[in-house]
Amino acid sequence: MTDPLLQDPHDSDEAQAATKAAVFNAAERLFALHGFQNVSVRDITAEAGVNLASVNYHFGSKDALLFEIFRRRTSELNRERARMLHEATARHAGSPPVRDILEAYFGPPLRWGTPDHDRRVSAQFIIRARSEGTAEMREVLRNDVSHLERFAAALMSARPDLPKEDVYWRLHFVLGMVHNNRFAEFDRLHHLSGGLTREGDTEALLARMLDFAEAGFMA
Amino acid sequence: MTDPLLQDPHDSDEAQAATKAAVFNAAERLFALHGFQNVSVRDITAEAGVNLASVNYHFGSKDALLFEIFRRRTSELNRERARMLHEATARHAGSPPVRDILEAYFGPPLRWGTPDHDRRVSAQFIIRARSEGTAEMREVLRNDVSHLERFAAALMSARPDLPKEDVYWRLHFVLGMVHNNRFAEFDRLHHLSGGLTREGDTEALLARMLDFAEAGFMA
DNA sequence: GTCTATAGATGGATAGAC
DNA sequence: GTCTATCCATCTATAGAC
Repeated sequence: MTDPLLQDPHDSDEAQAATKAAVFNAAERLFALHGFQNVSVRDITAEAGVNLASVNYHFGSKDALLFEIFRRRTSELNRERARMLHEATARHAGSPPVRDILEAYFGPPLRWGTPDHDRRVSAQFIIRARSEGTAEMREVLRNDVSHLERFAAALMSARPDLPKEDVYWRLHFVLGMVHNNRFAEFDRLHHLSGGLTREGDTEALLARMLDFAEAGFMA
Repeated sequence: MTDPLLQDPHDSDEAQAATKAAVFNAAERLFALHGFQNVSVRDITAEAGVNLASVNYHFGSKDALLFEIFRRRTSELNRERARMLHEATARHAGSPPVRDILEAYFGPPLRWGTPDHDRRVSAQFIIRARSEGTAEMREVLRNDVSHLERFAAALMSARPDLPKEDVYWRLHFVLGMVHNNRFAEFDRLHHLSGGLTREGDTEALLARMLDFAEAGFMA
C-alpha cells in the first residue's frame, strides 16, 4: 500500500493542474490589461498566488507561457468562426451571402469582448498579440492563414464577378475594422463623440460593422 | 577676441544640432523597425555613431526622446491632413463630398508609407505608437482629438441625414482601416493571396480604400 | 513539487575626467 | 559638450534546500 505506483494520483495531479491553470489565467489577464512587455514573471506569480518558479516549472519560460495562451485562444476563436461559417453555408445551400460570411468572422471576437463576458480578456489578449507578440507568434500569424482561406473562398463564391485581388484587399480592410476594437480606441471614440458612442451593446455594434463592411464589399 | 561671447557660435551649434538630429533619426528608424521596447539606448547611439550619454544629454531620457519623435511626426501628419481637408472644402464651396474628406485623411499616411518615400519610417513609427506607446503618448492620443473633430464635422455636413452617432462609428471603422496598414499585415495579406496583392502601388491602394470606405459611409 | 536565494544578463541613467 | 566607466534597478531563469 505504500508503493507510490498504487497511490491515488488525483490529489497531487489536481493540485498541479490547479496551479498551472491559476498561472495561465493570471498571465492572460495581466497581459491583456498591461501588455506583454510590461508584465513580469513576478507579477504573474504574485497575482496567481503561487511561487516565482512556477512559470518555469509548468511552462518552461515566460515566452513559452505567452505562446501557449496565444495558441489556445486563437485556436478556440478560429474554431468558433469556422463553425459559424459552416452553419451559414448549410443555411444557404453552399454559398452564403456576404453579410453572413462577415458575421461569422466578426461575431465571435466581438461577443467575446462584451463587458462581463468571461472571454473579454481573451479577446484583448488576441488583439495585443497581433502588435506586441514575440517573433514566434508573429511568425504563426503571418503563415497560419488557413482559417482565412475559407473566408476568402466563401467571399469569392458570394461575389464571383469581383476580381480575386479585390476580394483579398477588401478582406484586409475588414480585418482592420476588427483589430481596431481595443479598449483604448473605444475610449478615444467615446471622448471624441462626447459620450454618444456606447460599445457595451455588442449586437448593435455588430450590426453597425456589418452594415458598413457589407456595403464596402458590394461596391 | 578671446571673449567667448564674441566667438562665432555656429561651429559648435551646428555640431550639436547634427548630433541631436542623428540620434533623432536613428531612433525613429529603429523604433519603427523593431518596436519601442526592443530598442535600447545603446542600440540607438551605436546606430547614430554617437556616444551613449547623448540621448540623456540632448533629450533627457529614452522616453522623452520617444515622445519628441511622436509629437513632431503626428503634428506634421495632422497638419498635412488639415491642409488637404481645407483645400477640399475650398474646392466644394464649404462642404466637400465624403470621398474627398476621406482622401484627406487617408492620403497623407498612405503616401508616407510608399516604398522609398523618405517618410516611410515615420508612417510606421506613428502606427506603432498607437499600440506600443508609453502611457504619456496614449494619453495624448486619447485626449487630443481636435484634428478628428474637423473630419467628423465635415462628414456630418456631407451626410446631414445620418445620425451623428452613426458618423462617429463609421469614422471609427475607417480609422481601423488606416491603422491596419502595417508591414506585418501587408506581408500576411501577400501570403494569403498568393502574391496577388501588391501594396507598392500607393495610388491604387488609396483608390481601393476610398471605394470601400465611401460605400460604407453611403450605406 | 514547492519555495527561497541567487546567478547571470540587460538596460537606463549619471558622475566625473577631459 | 563629449565620452568613458560605472552605478543601480530589474528581469528571467535556475540551483539547491526542504
